[in-house]
Amino acid sequence: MMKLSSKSDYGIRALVDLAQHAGAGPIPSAEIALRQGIPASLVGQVLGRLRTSGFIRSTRGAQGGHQLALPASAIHLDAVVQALEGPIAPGACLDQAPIERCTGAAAQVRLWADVQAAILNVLNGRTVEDLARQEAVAGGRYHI
Amino acid sequence: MMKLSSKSDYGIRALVDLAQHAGAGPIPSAEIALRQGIPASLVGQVLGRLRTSGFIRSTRGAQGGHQLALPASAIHLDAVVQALEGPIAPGACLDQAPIERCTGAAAQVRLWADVQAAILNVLNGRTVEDLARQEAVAGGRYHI
DNA sequence: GCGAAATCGGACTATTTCGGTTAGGATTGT
DNA sequence: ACAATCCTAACCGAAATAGTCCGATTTCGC
Repeated sequence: MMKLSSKSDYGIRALVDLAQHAGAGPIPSAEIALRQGIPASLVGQVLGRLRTSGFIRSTRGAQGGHQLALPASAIHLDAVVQALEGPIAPGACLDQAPIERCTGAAAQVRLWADVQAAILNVLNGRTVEDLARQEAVAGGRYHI
Repeated sequence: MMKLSSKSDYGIRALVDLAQHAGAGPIPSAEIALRQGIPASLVGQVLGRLRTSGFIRSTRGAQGGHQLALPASAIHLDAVVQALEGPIAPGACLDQAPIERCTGAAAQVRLWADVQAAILNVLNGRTVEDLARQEAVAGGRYHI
């Protein structure tokens, strides 16, 4: 069905939430989960990956929480998605060997590579800050 | 991991094979499987979907096989992929309700919609004929 | 200081999806 | 009649996904 997992969606929402509350000290994961509609039991996992990927810093203990480790304008979504999803590889192969030694026919390999590039291009064109600003204007939820 | 299933890859290979052997009468599925490196036990399934989607015509019995139901230049890959994969829906939701009533935040929904559009755009820009010609020139397998 | 509460952090489990197989039937040409 | 070929559906194992649980760590109040 060609969808990327909900982790990407949740992860981006979490980053946007942190961007919107930047400067307010550490934000506990429960708060993020509540505001962003992320299952409370999953948010820890997602934040964990964001941490090990260097997008956020987490502080433990009471009054602990998470905050952005970089300016929101420096976090491009392609990096986030790749950190959460692993390599983006439509078709096949493009994740193992770089591109040589691909078992598929030549034209196909190039096709999937182009699809991959198109996806990354869209994602690279947006930062967490962009999304946070759009959310602020739109007022939150989508409607007709 | 953001990859589309192998069905798309196999399906496109099969169509390319049929394009390369157009006019030679019905091609048995075993032949397609052998030439294109598709598991012999899967090729029937894939060809079945291609048939019900109207891309190929199949004739039964001895000397039977498959052939394109349309000129190769009229088969755009976005149609093929959507027929084999179902709706292309990165993120979430974009497959159920059209776009309203999406539970996600507004900016996110728009983001995934853009990704989807980018993918379909690349796929729409290529036909089976394009791939078949590229294969003929490249000589088959990819190499450095 | 010390205990209790809050919070992160990583391992663990269940459920679905996917790639692939197998088997049996239906249809047609020789 | 026989052999080649398609066609459908049920089935299986492996991998990813969603979701849960418990242990580690820090701060706060006394």
